[in-house]
Amino acid sequence: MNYWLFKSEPNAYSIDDLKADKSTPWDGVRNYQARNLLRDDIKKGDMVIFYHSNAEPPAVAGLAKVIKEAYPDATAFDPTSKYFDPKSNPEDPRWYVVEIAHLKTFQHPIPLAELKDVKALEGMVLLQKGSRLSVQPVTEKQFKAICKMAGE
DNA sequence: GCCAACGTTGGC
DNA sequence: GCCAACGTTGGC
Repeated sequence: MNYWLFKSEPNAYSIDDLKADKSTPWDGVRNYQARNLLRDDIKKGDMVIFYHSNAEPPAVAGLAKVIKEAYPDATAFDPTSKYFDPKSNPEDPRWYVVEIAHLKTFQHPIPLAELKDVKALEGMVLLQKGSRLSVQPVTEKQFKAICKMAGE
């Protein structure tokens, strides 16, 4: 089993939205590095750390689980979607989604500033300077450290 | 709101 | 293929 971190702006889609929806296709990712992870590496049963970016404060908000592996991102084909990409089409899809299901909303979200102080999280992609990747790999050690911080 | 870091685009 | 210009991300 592998571990990942998905970023979302809570204004756009928060852990509460995921809880209400129970599960969701993770659509709208328009970055090739993230796309490759979604398409090739993220498997059913993998665990996902749900992170709130551009939030006050930015923080780990909870956990989700991958329930469905990659298939083409339909929002790229929809001219009315804000994620529409004319260069993608159903015969040759450029963008992919996986589906995730809500697992846990942390009682107390873990602020980014706290993550920075944790030795076990040294080297975490999220903490690297200038890191903007919205879908990123997390090690088992990092995942466990975060669960421990959350009291889970 | 600022701005550093990064990714993409497009002219050459 | 280079690289300047531009757009976006996301912490502060």
